[in-house]
Amino acid sequence: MGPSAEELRKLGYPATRGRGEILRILTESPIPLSSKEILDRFPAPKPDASTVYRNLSLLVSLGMVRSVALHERSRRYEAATDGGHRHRVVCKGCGRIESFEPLRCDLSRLEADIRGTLGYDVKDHSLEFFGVCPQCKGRERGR
Amino acid sequence: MGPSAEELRKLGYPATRGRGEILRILTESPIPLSSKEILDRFPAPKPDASTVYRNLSLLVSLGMVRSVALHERSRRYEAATDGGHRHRVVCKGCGRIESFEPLRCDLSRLEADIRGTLGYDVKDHSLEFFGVCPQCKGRERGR
DNA sequence: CTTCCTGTTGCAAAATATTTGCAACTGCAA
DNA sequence: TTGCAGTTGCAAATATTTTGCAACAGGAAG
Repeated sequence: MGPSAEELRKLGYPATRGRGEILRILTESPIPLSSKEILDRFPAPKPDASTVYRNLSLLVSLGMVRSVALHERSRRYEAATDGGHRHRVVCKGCGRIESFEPLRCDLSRLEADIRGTLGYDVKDHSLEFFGVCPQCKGRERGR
Repeated sequence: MGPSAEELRKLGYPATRGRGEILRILTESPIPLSSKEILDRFPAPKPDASTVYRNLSLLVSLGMVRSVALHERSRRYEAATDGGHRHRVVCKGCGRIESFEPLRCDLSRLEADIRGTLGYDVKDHSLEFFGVCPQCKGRERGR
């Protein structure tokens, strides 16, 4: 399941309304959101943008939220669900983003290589695909 | 090999000094660089930052340069070498970045899944690992 | 060689994204 | 109630990237 305000409290951090909402908003979203999108979905009264940034970086440092780097100007964030492991496809045509859970994602061999050759303790990875979505394929043909 | 000014000319775009330098700088760098780092490595006279950005986006749109999204504030860029396919490891402790060419990188099954279930034509992917480098591991133990 | 045209550059300014300082405020503990 | 630690809003500072515009460079045409 997604991370909860509960969990925050257990870690000794006040579970303020803002933090709870961020977790809820991210948990409910099928794709990673930018800080602006998070703010847009906040029920009134909306907090200040700086508060959202501060809370996002707290949540990221606690591992409850992950930042996702797509090839955009701003960063995106997603709830760090326990077992679940998500990847994204981004359409080069329209920028649409979709997430999916791979049937099997076995990068353990690669991670072992890295550990062996470079000596890194790999904790996490991020895998994104870029391509053309069905709609944009149609549009391309039309040209 | 890395992309050349030559290639640009063939595509009908003037191969200006700035463009040549960007390609050279990126080709020579073992890791992706931010626009600021590219500018720092420019021999005098240095072009304006906006020129670098404009040329980077031209080169990206021609497929000669790829933008790389790590979890940072700014984007990075790398030369799009023909066959070569590189991945990166980023140290969560010190931010160090290293690149490597995987012995085998077989994501074709995943790409086929995506094509099948979501209908995307996958053109490219981006895979980054995050972990702790040997130096930082030592430092951690020390604490 | 000069003229014209297209596309590139530098410079200044705008737009966007993110971070920081600080004072006011909140909730809990003494 | 008082005090404290941590959080928030607000304003301002930074950093990054984009844009408008006039000057400029290089090749094609005359």
